[in-house]
Amino acid sequence: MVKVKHNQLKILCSNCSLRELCLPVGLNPGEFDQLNAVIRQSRSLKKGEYLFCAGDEFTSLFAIRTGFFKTNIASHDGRDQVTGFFMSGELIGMDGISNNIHSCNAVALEDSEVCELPFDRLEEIGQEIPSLQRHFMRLMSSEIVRDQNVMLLLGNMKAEERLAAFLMNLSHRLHSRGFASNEFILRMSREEIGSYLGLKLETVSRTMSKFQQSGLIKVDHKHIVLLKPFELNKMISNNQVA
Amino acid sequence: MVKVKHNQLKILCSNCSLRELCLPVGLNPGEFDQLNAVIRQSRSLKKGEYLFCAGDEFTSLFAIRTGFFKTNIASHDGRDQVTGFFMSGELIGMDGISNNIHSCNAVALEDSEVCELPFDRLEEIGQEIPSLQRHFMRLMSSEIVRDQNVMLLLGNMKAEERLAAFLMNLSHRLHSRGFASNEFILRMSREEIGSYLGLKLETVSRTMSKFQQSGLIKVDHKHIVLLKPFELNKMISNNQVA
DNA sequence: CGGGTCTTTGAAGATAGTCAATTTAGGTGG
DNA sequence: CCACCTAAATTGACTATCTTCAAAGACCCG
Repeated sequence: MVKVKHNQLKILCSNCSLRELCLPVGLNPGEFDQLNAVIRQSRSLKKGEYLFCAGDEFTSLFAIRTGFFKTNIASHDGRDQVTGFFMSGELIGMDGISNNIHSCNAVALEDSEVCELPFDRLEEIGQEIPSLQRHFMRLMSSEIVRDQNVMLLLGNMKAEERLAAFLMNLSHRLHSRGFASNEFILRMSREEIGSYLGLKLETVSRTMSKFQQSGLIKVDHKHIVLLKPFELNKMISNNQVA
Repeated sequence: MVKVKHNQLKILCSNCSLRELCLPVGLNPGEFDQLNAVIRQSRSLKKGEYLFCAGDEFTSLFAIRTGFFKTNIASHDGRDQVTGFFMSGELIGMDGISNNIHSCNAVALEDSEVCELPFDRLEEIGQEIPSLQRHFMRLMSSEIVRDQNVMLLLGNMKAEERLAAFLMNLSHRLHSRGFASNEFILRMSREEIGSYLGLKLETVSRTMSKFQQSGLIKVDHKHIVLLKPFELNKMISNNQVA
């Protein structure tokens, strides 16, 4: 492995366990090297630290190696809309491409590590590696599709359906990373869940209690067990959330 | 101009009045030619016609030359979320890139004309014209930012704020196309507005009546006059919608 | 000109929000 | 390691907003 200062190992996409979820999907060995050359020293963030803020100049995308992030838009009067939760293997910062300024904040919800991908370098190797370019566009498009599904959730669903969709979405994403999908720790507060789902924190709390009373889930603060994931799915399959 | 069958004039980006809003922003004459070569015969749609449907194979993006579209996601039980309204100069279909299948329907809300941009060809010339590639990514990113602002609207705003934001958004987009920005015809029904804003059609109707009674707007069915756009803006500036 | 769709408006009802009190957890420093 | 303190979560009671149900009126297209 390539050594760098402070005895840290240089991050290599080719070794990364997330390579099949992240940007380098489908690259050959030579292309891995090119992508590796672009990645800056990975950066560590403590819980609560900002990766970037709304208004910051956009220079890089960030691939999450470990940890958990939220993005949010803050409004003048202090209200705040969480626009997404991001976990390992996901790319964050694509909002900034449109006008070279970030339109949202990105905050670490636990101690995290990210790979920094300077966007101008990424554009350059995108010109050289069409499959990378294509995959990157796919990722942006997925973000659009994801956002549109959130619009469906916010526009059409009741509180219970929203929470069920939220839990099942987390479950699926954890599953595709090889984690237990029916038992996990929430990294965000009730208020952050509520903000994402267009609900107040009290409603989130009440709905969780209701699910627990119905035997659908087990709630121990941030520790969630999905007891009847199939039932939860039925609550939302009427509304087709991908 | 280049003639094609049926005596129709071949659409040329270089002549198009929308070139500064659409994909070719910032191209030089030679690059215009390359882009022109990629554009298929423009396609006309009658009001109500589908440009593409959810589940269709994705092959092309579409640039709107004239007319007005909505995109929507249909749910199993017949409910339907409008995810966007699109007017001339805007690009539609980017949802399909992620997995080569469209995730939403696109419907013409009035007789319309679109330029078809086969995506594989677009990728090819993107490799040759970095500024085009970059601009295309900017457009995708703008779509992400737009969707996140809709999330803010759906998650945080009251009915009056949502409608005010909707009207001002239309106003701004019409203005940047050189149309009157304080007087326009709505191309969509109250139900479609409601679906987009996460409200029922009755609520949209009531809120419009309320705005009219307050002297903010004049409503004559689909004909809207913004009498106090500044006041409308104040209703939403507290919530910072871009 | 007429059928059907879209829109408006009213009244009643449901869902989620607000306000408030209590409990519990987690972090900090002694 | 414990105690304290602050922040987060739960729960209840009440309220506001939006939805639902219903009926009447207006427009549009053939």
